[in-house]
Amino acid sequence: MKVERVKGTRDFLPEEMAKRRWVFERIREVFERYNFHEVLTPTFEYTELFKLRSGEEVVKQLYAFLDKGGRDISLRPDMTSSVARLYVSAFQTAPKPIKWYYIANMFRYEEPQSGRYREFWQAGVELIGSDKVEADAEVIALFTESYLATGLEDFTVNIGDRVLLDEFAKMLGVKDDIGLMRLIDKKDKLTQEEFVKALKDFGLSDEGVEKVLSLIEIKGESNEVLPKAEELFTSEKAKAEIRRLYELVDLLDAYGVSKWIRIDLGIARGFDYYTSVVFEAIAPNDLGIGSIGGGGRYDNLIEVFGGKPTPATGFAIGIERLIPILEWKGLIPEIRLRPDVYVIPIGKDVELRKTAIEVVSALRRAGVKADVELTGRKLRKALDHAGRLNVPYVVLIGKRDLENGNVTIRDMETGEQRVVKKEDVVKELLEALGL
RNA sequence: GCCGGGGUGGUGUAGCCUGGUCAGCACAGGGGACUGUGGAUCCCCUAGCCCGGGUUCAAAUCCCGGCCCCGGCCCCA
Repeated sequence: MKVERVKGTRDFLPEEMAKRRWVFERIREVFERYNFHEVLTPTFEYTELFKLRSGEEVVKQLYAFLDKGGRDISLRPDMTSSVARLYVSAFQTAPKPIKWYYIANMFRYEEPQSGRYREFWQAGVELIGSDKVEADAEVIALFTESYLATGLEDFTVNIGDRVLLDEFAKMLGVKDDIGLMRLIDKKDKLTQEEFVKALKDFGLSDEGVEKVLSLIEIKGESNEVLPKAEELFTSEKAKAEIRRLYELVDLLDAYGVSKWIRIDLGIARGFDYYTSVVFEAIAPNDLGIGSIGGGGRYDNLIEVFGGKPTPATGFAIGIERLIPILEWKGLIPEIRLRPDVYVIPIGKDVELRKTAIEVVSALRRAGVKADVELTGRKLRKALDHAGRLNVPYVVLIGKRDLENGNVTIRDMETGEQRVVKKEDVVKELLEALGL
């Protein structure tokens, strides 16, 4: 019986890997420029860690199992919990802020569908130890610049706020604030009528429905919509939070990223551990892909894990969401996998083969991507193979040349051949390749 | 967890409705024609009905269950 891949997982072939690596490297460079440093935690943790954060129900979304020692283990569903654990266990007294990033695979036990796998990759950062709006701005600016670094320009970073959503629920006298947020989060999937009906079914009065409709109207350029928020909200707590948002967009302007920033108070981003600012990136596309990443402030999580109360903020970029969009827009450069030179020994003679290896090794040491014939093909087939690979130059090593200390360089495009001294082959090829 | 559509050599597919011919074709891979000169041509070879059960004289084909893929729902920390 054939052994298949595990459900929801993928094999990445060389072409795909080259593209993925290109994207990772663009993002990594920006992270580094912002002086975030890379960390990597174990692929699996005690299931308890994730339960602490999100409650018992998350277990059914986790790739959870008992190991041979009877430990209750889960593959990480994201990096935030692990990073918080790491911080609590060893970095509570480290100089603040701590700026960490990661590029790693995550696992969730869910039904695979478009853009959703059981193993997927995220590139993200966590900034621990500052509750200031400056920290939010730094993180959101980096979030924005990460997408820009991949060449993506047609996207927005939409900012919402959990404090305002909480205050809003209080204002309406709603007890099930999570239920309300869940509903508000779904607004874009429903028509206006369906949405209103859902709100009424939820138990809102006509006035309440009106207020929700005003809330989701608070969406767009910050200078246009923040004044509307000031009108809608009355509590002191809400007012203070709105002032914070004003400061935030002001700082983001200083970062030079305001062009991509929008306010959208209807964003909830799940309902687990975010405490204040939340944000997500959306890039218009025909692929049915929604959010391509998101994050927010989580000031309570570290104490949940047994640390001193410590503010933190961060984001994660979903690579499986981003890459299809970049490809769809043609932003990922074609990466050629072919070698620049292919060395073919003519015949089975061991000395010839050794000379071929010496030549290819010299080329490789000189920085040329070079390959050597390994299958024992005859010359005709070997040239055929080189032609299919689109290799620009072939070095032929045969008895006839070698008797005079020569090898032959063949230009595969023109078919021209030159006999050169064996010692000169590297120099000649470097020149021909323009290296 | 639920719903819909699928699963035939490495890849793409024909055949399935209406059961019965060696499961056909193309590309890819290996070898040869052609032992030092490429992409051509010809020949040969490798390699397949997702798994299990049922119906039947006979199953790729019909039925049931499972697994997996594609998409949607739930959920999305």
